[in-house]
Amino acid sequence: MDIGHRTGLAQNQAAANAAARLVVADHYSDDKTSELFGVTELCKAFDVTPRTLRFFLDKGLLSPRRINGTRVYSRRDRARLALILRAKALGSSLAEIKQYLDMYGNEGEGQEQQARYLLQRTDTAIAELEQKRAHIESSLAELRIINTQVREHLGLEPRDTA
Amino acid sequence: MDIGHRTGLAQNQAAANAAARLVVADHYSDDKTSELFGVTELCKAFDVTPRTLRFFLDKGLLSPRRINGTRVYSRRDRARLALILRAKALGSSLAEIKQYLDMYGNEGEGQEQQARYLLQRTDTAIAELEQKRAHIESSLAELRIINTQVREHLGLEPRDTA
DNA sequence: TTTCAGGATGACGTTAACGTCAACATAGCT
DNA sequence: AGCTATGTTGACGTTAACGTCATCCTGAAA
Repeated sequence: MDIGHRTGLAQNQAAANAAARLVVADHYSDDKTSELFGVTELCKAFDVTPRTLRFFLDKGLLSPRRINGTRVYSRRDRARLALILRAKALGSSLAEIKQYLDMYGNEGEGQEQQARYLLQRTDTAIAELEQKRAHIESSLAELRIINTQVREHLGLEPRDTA
Repeated sequence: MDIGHRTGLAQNQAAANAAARLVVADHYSDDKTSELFGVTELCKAFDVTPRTLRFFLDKGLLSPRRINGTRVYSRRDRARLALILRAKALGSSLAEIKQYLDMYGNEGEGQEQQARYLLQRTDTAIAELEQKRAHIESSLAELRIINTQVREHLGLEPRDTA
């Protein structure tokens, strides 16, 4: 079962990697003829309010183009929104997320200095995330101990090792 | 190197498990004769301000006993503080953390109903943490792709696979 | 006994991240 | 042209998580 667990992790890794390529690629798409989304469409899809989207606009996290005043979101905007919400769920502030988003296709990084700076930023961001993952591992370990103790106390069978 | 990576993860798991037992055990210690800590001591150790500690007190997250007005923190209080700060770093609100802390040694859960409720809560908490871990895996995968792309663009060698 | 530093208490200020509400513009339908 | 639904804008309110400042109390040193 340990093998099975590892295999599951490896599969998750592979899936995450594939998904990651899609997400990153979305940021480099041209969006000229891609699908477009309205505000309510996006709000329902991601379960946020229009006010939240406007707040993100004010903060410069999103900048969809406008057609006659009405905002129109591209596939790239949608990908950015997904990143924003995910980072928020991980406890990042919107200010941090703004930095974070700059690592994606700002496509104006022709200069080598810019590239090196970007490299450094991704390095530190990766380190911070790995730190957070370690924290989560600790919390999980503790909760599983408690869970097991309570189960034993109740005379139940152990948790499923899914 | 893949094997090595897995071994590293396994070692981390083992270490986290051992540490977790200590943390959980600290919550069940009697604290009658254990070491005690003052406020500045704790503040320096965890890099927080006294105001933050007092705020936690007001919220009921910590309840150290008092000697002549002055607050005295036990090893158990210290362990709880560590949990609070770690959970905060993972993006939990203090209200959530309060629920979270109840899973540890509230030592008043003699009733079976209480135990079952606790079991359910740990289950959901574990599920949420695993969800967050998955989010982190996604973010890491994306950042590593960007990092690799920038490195290739600069003609550098790949990152260390530590 | 004075003094004085460490800690407690209370009141108020502040920042981030939105919610709420009213007013307005616009697009589509009738 | 009129009506309605949808979207934008601005102003203000709100909550969580503290910071800041002034005040007070108390035990220990001088």
